Amino acid sequence: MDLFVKNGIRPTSFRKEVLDIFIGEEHALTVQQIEEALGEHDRITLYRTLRTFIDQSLIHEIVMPGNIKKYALCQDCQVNHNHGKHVHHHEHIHFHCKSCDEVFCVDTDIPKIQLGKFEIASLEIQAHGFCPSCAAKS
Amino acid sequence: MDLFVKNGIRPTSFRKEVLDIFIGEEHALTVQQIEEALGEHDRITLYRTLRTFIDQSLIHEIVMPGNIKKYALCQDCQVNHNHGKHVHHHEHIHFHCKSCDEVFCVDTDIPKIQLGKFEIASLEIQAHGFCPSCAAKS
DNA sequence: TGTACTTTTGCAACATTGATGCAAACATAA
DNA sequence: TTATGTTTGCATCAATGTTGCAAAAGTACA
Repeated sequence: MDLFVKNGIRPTSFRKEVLDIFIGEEHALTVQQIEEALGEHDRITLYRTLRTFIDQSLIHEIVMPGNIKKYALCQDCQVNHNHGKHVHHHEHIHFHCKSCDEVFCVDTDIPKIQLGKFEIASLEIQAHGFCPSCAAKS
Repeated sequence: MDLFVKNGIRPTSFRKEVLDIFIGEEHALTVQQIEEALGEHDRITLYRTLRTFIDQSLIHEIVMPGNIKKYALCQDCQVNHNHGKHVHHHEHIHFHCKSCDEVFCVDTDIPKIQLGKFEIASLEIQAHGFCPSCAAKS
């Protein structure tokens, strides 16, 4: 995995296993889901692996109201993997479907927001609603 | 407290104590901060009180990246308390100051966001940066 | 005011999530 | 292949939050 090399992370077998779970998964994952996807494994090592991936910007953490915490590949990593070329990190929002409970990273243009004397350095936008597939079903 | 009566919550002395902490506090509070502001108290009861307040829309929970969870009075409650008249619940964003680490509820016009086939029901917007007072210091 | 009924509290116990220290196993570079 | 630094797995611990239950407090009504 050149993703590892590129980010200066040692490509151990455990890390490959975890990364493979993220690749080929279009939604954000909870720790539980990752644990289920792995076979036998050490809980602590997984936490440390996720932390390493986050520190190296391989994945990002999404915190939603109601104690929901999910992890997803960072966009440019995904693109790198799929097409082997580098793109800029787009702004994206996190969309949570109230029906299927999945979280999607959706690329979009984020409108500028002004807050008077508050100096905005970064924005995190979460949307709640119904994803295309659930919206079509209802 | 007519806030309690209005929301169908029994005005027990513990609940009054907790509510009083929120009133007259302009920032969102962590559970820790609330616990420090209270004297001797039961941890479990506090959790249940916060849950009740949230369920009755007296306060709302703000979840920030990095496991930071804070609670703040809902805007219309605050206004009710201050001026005794009802106003509509404005859209507001949660502003987190990277310097003083406080979270502010800031009223603002939220621009419409379109996400193709994703049906947005509600938005939660968090901004990170520097609050007016910290920005002035630097 | 006194009584019956419902809600809330406080305690004990437990579950989940996550961090730290340390020795053994592993990866890398020479 | 060896020396070095990193990662893993285990034991232990800490923070945060939940549940069940009996006692206390609040509410409604005669």
